[in-house]
Amino acid sequence: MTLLDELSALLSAAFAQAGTDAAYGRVKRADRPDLAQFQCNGALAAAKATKQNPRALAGSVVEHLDQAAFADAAIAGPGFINLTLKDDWLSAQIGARAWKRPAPERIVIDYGGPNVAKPLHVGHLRAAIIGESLKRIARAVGDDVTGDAHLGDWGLQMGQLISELELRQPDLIYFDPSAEGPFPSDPPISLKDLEEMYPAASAACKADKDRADLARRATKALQDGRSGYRALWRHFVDLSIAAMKKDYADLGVDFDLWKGESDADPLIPEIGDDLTSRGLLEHSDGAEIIRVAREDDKKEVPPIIFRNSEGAVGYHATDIATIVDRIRTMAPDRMLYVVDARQRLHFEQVFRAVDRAGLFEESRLEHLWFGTMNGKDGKPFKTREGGTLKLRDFIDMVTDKARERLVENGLAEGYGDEETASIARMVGVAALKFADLSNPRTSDYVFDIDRFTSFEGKTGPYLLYARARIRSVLAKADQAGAGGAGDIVVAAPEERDLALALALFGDAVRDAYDKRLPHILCEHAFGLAQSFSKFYAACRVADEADNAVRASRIGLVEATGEQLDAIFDMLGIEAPDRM
RNA sequence: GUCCCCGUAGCUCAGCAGGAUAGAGCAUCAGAUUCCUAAUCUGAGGGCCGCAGGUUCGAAUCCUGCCGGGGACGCCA
Repeated sequence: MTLLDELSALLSAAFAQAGTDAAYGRVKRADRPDLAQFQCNGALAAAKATKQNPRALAGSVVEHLDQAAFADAAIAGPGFINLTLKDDWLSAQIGARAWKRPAPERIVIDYGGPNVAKPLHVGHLRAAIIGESLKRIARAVGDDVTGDAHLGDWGLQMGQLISELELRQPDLIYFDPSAEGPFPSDPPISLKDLEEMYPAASAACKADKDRADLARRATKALQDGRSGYRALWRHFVDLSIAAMKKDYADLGVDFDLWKGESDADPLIPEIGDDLTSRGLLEHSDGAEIIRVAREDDKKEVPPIIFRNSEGAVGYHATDIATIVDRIRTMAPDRMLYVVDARQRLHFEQVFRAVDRAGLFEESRLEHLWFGTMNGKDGKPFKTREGGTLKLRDFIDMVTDKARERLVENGLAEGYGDEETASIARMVGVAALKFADLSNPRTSDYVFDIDRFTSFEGKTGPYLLYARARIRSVLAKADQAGAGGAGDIVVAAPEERDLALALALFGDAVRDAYDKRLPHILCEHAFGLAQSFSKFYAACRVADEADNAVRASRIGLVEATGEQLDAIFDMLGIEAPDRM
């Protein structure tokens, strides 16, 4: 149970005894910290519903309230109940509030979606960062979570690429219709070649209808199993995965599965048959479609193209087949998709289709969409030249900036080149990830490199710095033979504020988990770090003379360090021990 | 055209299961370091919460309309 849950339960009991619905007992942080730590507004709503005087009702609630936890419970204004905890009761909450899910679930989270042959770029950043964090939060609260990269390896872009290569190098053995496999597994195509061919092919198909038809036929041939095409495709996929793994690793993003659209392809024929037998698959303009519109739709929801007029499948069909694959291989309770907001209609369609087909309940499929990361001009982030910025270059950019800042501030000096480089990377990536995660998932936000690398205020580096100081002061205490942590006894206001922040950890985690919003955890982390900084500025720790006070403060510092570590883990942020 | 998201301090953003004096960071101004990392801390100024109605004892929050920005809308993903 979280702290707010426990306080709410106490208030609810009092509301029930006062003769009203216990649901009015919900407690939240006080809007007026000058007056109290917590407040309950339930008396106002309850009085309205039961036509009573709100202040009188609040008075009755307070009379029935179990006072064990409270130093003060006062009625204020029109009927607010202001609550302040006893210091010893508050202190006892620290460390006892790691919230766990009562009934853990098995979850698959899909947060990659990078395309084969296309380098990772800033457009993949948010899915990776948010998805990684949601995965870790879910794990931390007890869910059994599998993260899947779900590569874009089976759609039209593969046909575009293969047809492009065929036009350029028709003499390659892979294109000889009379040749029989097996084909050599090392086509003379490098990752660099792929990255150059992809945009060229895409542009050519856009400009020329005949060229586009060629790509569609190549897609169909690939999907039908033409072995020369398959050999090339395998090579393209392997090259791409190797490059992607490196980029994701540098970001601290780690997938359990590297499956792709193609892995679900073998299931398509039987799914098609099943849909047909259920009467869900219809023919329309030469394509096979599934209608998913509903009577009460406010908007027009177009049907899914299960197979196009060429007979090839696109990402609607592979997404459906992937759901079936996941059901069979993992039997999950829930599937989450961390994919940008523009895909909302797509997932609406897919979820409706699998629900209609009786495959998986729509309510257990969640599209956790996110907004775009924009440049200072308010438009999607681009390089100064207007091109797409590669993820690799982006990481290098923030790392370089972090290194500059370290030098400016005289930090990480004399640590040796290797450690300095490692600190710069962690600081840069932390700045980047915290900037992204501290914005609500659903908002667009402006990524201003100068602002977020300034390292002041609500930033990743501020958090890393707080943690480094915690490490440092604990080390100092240890060296001085200050003894270990003792019972936490809150006395100074800064100690009380820190204790309060620590005790609200469980609520922050639960809230972030329930709403799938990591920024709630970021807010908590920043508030905790701020409370720590204030405490640190006001209270001596390692060299405090009073033994009991010193032991108590060491306990507070240790608890703060442990909680920050837990938060960094859930956010997917790696922290250096010193900086 | 229809639908979706958004509009809060000079800037970037929280808050939106209705409630007290609307918060944070940055920027600006004024302070703090014989002492555990000053990337820190203390204080100040700064707001018709896009506009107009409605519901309510009470609206940044709920409803309607309008204005402005972004996005989606059958064979791309």
